[in-house]
Amino acid sequence: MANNTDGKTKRTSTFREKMIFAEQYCAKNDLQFTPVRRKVLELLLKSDRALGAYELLDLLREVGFKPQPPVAYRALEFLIKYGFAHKVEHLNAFVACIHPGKEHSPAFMICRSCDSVSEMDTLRSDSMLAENLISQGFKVEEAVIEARGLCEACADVEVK
Amino acid sequence: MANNTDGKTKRTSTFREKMIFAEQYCAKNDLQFTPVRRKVLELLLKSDRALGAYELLDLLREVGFKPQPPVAYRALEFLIKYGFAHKVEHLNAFVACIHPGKEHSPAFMICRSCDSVSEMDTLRSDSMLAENLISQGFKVEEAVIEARGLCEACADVEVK
DNA sequence: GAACAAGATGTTATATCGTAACATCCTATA
DNA sequence: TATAGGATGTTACGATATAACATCTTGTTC
Repeated sequence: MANNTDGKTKRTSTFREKMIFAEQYCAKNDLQFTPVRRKVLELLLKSDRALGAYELLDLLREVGFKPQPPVAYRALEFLIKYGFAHKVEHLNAFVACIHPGKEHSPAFMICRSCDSVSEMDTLRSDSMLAENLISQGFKVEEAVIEARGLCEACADVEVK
Repeated sequence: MANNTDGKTKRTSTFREKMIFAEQYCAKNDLQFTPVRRKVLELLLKSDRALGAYELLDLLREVGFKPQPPVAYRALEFLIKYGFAHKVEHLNAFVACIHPGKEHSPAFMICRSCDSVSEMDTLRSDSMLAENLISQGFKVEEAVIEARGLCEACADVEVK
């Protein structure tokens, strides 16, 4: 997530603000922001790692739900469909979206040291990528970029 | 693959040339280009779709191998490690690499209509992406780009 | 307010993808 | 010929994901 606790990264919006946004967005668009969906989004927002579906199932059980796998997958499907979350294909895991509501193709930076996953602003690279692919005759509808490497904090530590 | 049968795409190198390249590369680097590894690469090169591991297992059985899952995964691991193949994360499936030997981060164009997977030349987008991420404090070591959309042939057909 | 439709959830079972662990074999080298 | 490394064979299982069908809830229509 963009909000780390180290204070280095730019403030975007708080957990609370994001939940309220989701709430209002659903109300406005006649979508049901049900307890499971809400809880899954909460869990994703509170995590700085991507969470697997079965990990989410465990966390849901800890707070009183008794869900089978399809429950988690359905909640995730909803959150992804409406832009509140993304799947990180490389990890088979899920993260909350940093700017829901906006149409965009996500790009992730996955730190190989601390496993943190941050979503970057892709508007710029989106257009570069699309331009490049179009020039090769391919019409891009959706693109996923997943970069592995070192986040700023871990790169600092690893300097010898 | 870059070589489609429609003749529209630019010629790079033939199936035969690619197999010979792999052969020679392995010889030069003391790598064992064993029958399973060779056959898996052949199957990937001959397919214009990405192939799943279990699909490869079936194909191997058709030509006389009697492999269990680890056999396919090991062959794929080898091919990926030395740059002869890539995994398409979005599909949990595998493709042959269009320019093995060169260090590069792959970018794929996955056609939602005909399921073809082509690898694009990423040198340009690679550097753009890395530059962009570095500016956000992330040190990219490896990046995967997977675009979904319509390939040239299918886009032509779909025009209304 | 009864009937119905649509969306959400509950539940079972199973499909699909991937790997740990250990046995065996093969080949090069000392 | 001992042995060491890499490759393969094999069993068993772990991890990820979904099909299919039952139930429930809520809003709408007559």
